[in-house]
Amino acid sequence: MDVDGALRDHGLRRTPQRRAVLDALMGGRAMSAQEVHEAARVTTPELGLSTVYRTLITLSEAGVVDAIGQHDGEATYRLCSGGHHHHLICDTCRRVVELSECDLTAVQDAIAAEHGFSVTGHSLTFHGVCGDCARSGSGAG
Amino acid sequence: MDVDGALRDHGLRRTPQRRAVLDALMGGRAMSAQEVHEAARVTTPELGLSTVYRTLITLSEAGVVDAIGQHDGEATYRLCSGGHHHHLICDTCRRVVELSECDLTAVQDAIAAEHGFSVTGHSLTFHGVCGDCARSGSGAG
DNA sequence: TTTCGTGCAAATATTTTGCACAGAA
DNA sequence: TTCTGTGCAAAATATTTGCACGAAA
Repeated sequence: MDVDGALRDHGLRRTPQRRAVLDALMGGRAMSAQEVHEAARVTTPELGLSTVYRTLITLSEAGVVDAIGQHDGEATYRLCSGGHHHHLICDTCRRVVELSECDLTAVQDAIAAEHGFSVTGHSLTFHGVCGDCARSGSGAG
Repeated sequence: MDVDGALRDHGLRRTPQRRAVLDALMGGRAMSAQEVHEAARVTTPELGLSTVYRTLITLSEAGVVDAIGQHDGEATYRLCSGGHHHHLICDTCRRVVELSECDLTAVQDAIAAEHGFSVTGHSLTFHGVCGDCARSGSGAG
């Protein structure tokens, strides 16, 4: 999915700042607003931090990015496809793999019945170390 | 598990403040530091907010409480048993049920193999509405 | 032209920390 | 007595917001 298409498809104006934010997230890693800011400033030095925050909020609402988890007290975001999915996160390089298969419906129903809940959703996140990082022994994005 | 026992078993000093924090969490709901502070102040008015933060950190490290999720930008905590478990959260009254059964080992192995990760752990959280809240139609903790 | 997006700086809100004193072991 | 825990207030940090200007449609 290209950056411009993502923006246009959601009725968002295409500005250099938004392109820069999306470009930074294109690497597929989970990034905090501050990290996005740093990364995007390489190509767009005049980008303001508040614009990054605002853009991330806008993109979250549009479903273009997901807010997944926290890293050192900072919320982290990632480019995501639309539907229901889970995440597999490399704790070393913070790469995130989307898992689209989801076999938890049965489990969810069983739990709902057992505890008298009406379960509306679930979130499942796997943590580990990706092959690249395992091989290189350190963070090799 | 009683409050004093929990503290003693982890080699923590038993102070009125810590008892008050644990008492507040005894309800089994997920609470933010500020909510714990408010609740605990009913019985321990001189309790300081920073003490609550420090106590929650101490208790987290001791494994007495879990930091689970965020509510309105505030981290929430809950009394938890020691081992690996998942959570079933009522979005209305924020009651949390611990789920000890965990059938994800096979899924985890399959995912690890498929994506070349070495998976070290996972977290699974179900959200929904508990029976009490469903019946009363509103938050009836 | 009209509307939306942005930069800057100030404002908010949560969480952390320094220090002197009180309380638990 | 000794060492840890606490209260208070100030500090640090992340995030949000107001406002005037600039750029996209």
